[in-house]
Amino acid sequence: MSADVSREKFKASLTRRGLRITSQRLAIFAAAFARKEHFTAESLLKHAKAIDASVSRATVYRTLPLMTESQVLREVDIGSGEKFYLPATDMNTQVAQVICVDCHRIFEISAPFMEWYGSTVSLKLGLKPISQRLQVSAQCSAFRQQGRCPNHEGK
Amino acid sequence: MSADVSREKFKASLTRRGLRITSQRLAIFAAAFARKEHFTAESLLKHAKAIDASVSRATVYRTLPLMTESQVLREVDIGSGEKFYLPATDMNTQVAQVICVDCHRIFEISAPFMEWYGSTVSLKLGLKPISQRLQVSAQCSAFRQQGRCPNHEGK
DNA sequence: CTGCCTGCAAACTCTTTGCACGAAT
DNA sequence: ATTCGTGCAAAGAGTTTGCAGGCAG
Repeated sequence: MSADVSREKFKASLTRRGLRITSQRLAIFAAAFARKEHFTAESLLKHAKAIDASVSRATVYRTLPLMTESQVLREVDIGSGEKFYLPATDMNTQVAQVICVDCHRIFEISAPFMEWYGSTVSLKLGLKPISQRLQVSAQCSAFRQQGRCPNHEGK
Repeated sequence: MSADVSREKFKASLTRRGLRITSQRLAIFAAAFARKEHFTAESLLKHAKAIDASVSRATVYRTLPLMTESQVLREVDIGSGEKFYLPATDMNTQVAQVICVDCHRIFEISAPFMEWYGSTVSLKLGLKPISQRLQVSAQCSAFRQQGRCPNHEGK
């Protein structure tokens, strides 16, 4: 799903809900889709401010749920205190995360069986599955041995 | 793994690390193993205080990592702000959680394939897997229809 | 008497919210 | 006008930490 398609999707979602398309919301959207890796609310604020200086922290936090609800952003909680986000694509609904404990990067991996598994097990409990997430913590052997992670390039 | 075995494991771990076996630490341990469901730091504090009134919040928060590191407790983060804990057993290292969004209960389910999957995918990235977790959010159809969850009995 | 442990309270991090002003319809 | 959106600053939740005193070895 391209950024353009997502932007239209986001706008449509706002309109449908009677919300307004403001410059701040568009700046936050643009900042989010310019990121190449998972990002936090705080880093999103920084980048959004570079696009539109009037963007405030409060608006970022208020806009993030709007974007996840309209399915243009996906929220990833790795249990580290702060939440991460990344642009949603058609391809990454059934994904798991591999989190490198050394370089803290988050890798998205395809996990096609996940949905089936979640459904199977939920139904056994009489529950209706909504979503599932698989997260793998892993360490970088190269980093441990050489003090340098080949995947590492900041975050 | 029985509570007695775990208690010895916990004590041995403390001793091995040159830490002391104090009444507060034992009270926190006892409170944790008396719980029947997942518990939070705050509820653990309450129960530990009932056993030993001198237990403070700080000590609970300082003891929880000691217990998870010595493998007598397992930490479960469902991305809800606060962390949950439960006694570790031999059987629940390869488990997933099904979280009911209606009654907020957490069900532990066996997921034997998980370890294999985590390994496979980590190794593909050149990483060494440490742990994996699968979490399924689900809703209770009964609750939605009858306003009452058959699984519900407080938390 | 040295070093681990403790409770207390303050600090901290991330996120949410009340408020009054401003902008869009 | 009315409703929605905003920034600011304060509040909030959960957790961590500095400190001075206490207790074990």
